[in-house]
Amino acid sequence: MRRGIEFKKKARIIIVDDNYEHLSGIKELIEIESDFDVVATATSASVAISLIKKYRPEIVLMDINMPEKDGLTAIAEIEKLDLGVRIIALTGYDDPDLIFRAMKIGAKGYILKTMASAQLIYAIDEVAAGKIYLPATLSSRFFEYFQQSFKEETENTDDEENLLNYLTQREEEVLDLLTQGITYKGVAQKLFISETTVKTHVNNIFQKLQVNDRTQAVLYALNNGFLNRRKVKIAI
Amino acid sequence: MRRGIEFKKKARIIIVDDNYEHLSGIKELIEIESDFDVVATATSASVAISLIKKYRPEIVLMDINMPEKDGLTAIAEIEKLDLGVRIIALTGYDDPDLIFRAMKIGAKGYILKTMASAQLIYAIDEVAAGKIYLPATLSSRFFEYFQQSFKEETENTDDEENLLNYLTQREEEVLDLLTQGITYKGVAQKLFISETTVKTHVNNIFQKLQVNDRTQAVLYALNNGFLNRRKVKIAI
DNA sequence: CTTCTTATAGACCGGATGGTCTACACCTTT
DNA sequence: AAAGGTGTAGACCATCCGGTCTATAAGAAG
Repeated sequence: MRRGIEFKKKARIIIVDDNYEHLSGIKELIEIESDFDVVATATSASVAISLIKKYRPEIVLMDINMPEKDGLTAIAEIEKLDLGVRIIALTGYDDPDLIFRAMKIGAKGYILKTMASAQLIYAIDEVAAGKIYLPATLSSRFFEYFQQSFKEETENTDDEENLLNYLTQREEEVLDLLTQGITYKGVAQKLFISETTVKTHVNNIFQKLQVNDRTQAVLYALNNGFLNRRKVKIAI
Repeated sequence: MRRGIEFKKKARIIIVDDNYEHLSGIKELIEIESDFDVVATATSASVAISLIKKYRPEIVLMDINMPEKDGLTAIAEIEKLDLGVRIIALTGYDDPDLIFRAMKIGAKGYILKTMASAQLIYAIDEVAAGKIYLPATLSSRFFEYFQQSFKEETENTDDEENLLNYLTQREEEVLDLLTQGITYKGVAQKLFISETTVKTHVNNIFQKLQVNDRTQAVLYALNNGFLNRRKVKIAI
């Protein structure tokens, strides 16, 4: 291990893998091929969490496929601790669902065990430098999954017949207020019109949306993309 | 342009950019540096859409920053046509929100105009080969944004105080039916209890959730993860 | 054994909500 | 000029909804 003119502090790493062979293999690799400091290793998620609290490493390499407590749950727990630990997920499979969930809960990188060792070192380097790193192939898989989720969502909403399209602008304003749980009186005041007028609008809305009451109207609106300019949902 | 033993068909490309200088620059670059076939160019989104319908290219390079109809809307429209066109977004800025939205609506790649020309060619290559391509730096930006969205979401839901936790099992059942827009009478029938009992439960629910009516209760439930085992939302 | 919680249920009341009908002013389209 | 759509508004009524109070039975917790 080189010394000397190195000023940037070596990132401390904890490695978690239930398979001891893999674990020591990775440890050796990192110690030989990089300047990172493996401060601890663990073969279970719960032990890992204690070690992380103790050592406060910059980086954690976390195997996802573990018995007992699985890696994803562990990542979520560690993230919730909010210790600034940057977690890189490790698995054998490039299952897009796994990748998606890992990145969703806050993993800063995701690499396959089958990838070249240089790839692993590079990933650690990038993540230690504050970036989020996904190899191009996994990134591609992630995005396919990601886009598919959105596609299914939008197919179910603005496709075919979205009754919301029949609403006039004023009716949309009224519905918007209804989706905030406001009463007739409140809506009347907000829009500077009489309560009766609001009722008229609301009745028209009900007819257009083919519902019987405000709750159903609100649900229809929410399920059919009424506020999707601001909030968008992903089905998972 | 090389010829000869090339058997794979050349991907046909349409380039869209309101700036004519850029447009011809890119066109020339592609014609000289790659084997792709620029079948058409357009300086506006609406013209582009007509051309796409006519030529059915494999790839579209779409500038995002355009007056009149902006690139994102254009991408959404083209995706809705479902012609199998693979769109690569082009901009000057690495705004994560733009990247997120572009990828969300189906862009298969995203590159900056400031990037090296080889990068562009590489991106087209990858996308033409069926992959989704984001340069590492943009990918990193995307994921930061993506994770932040989820973090805010979960912070607002299962964190701190989720009043839903105070509900009894029976109250949850009642609330579940309320979130389907069912009346007292309906709930009573479904649960085989009297209407009065339902009212009692509902009143208790209101108090626990600190709301005044069913609409607000439904909204609270929906916004605080009441059904989030099935659907998860991303704030955008 | 007593207390607390939960689920059940009735009574009563006022106000909110939904249904229907009518009416008028304004605008756009024909 | 006539017709249609939209936003406004009133009247009337039946019902639904929400608030409050009381009460009982079953089970859990102490």
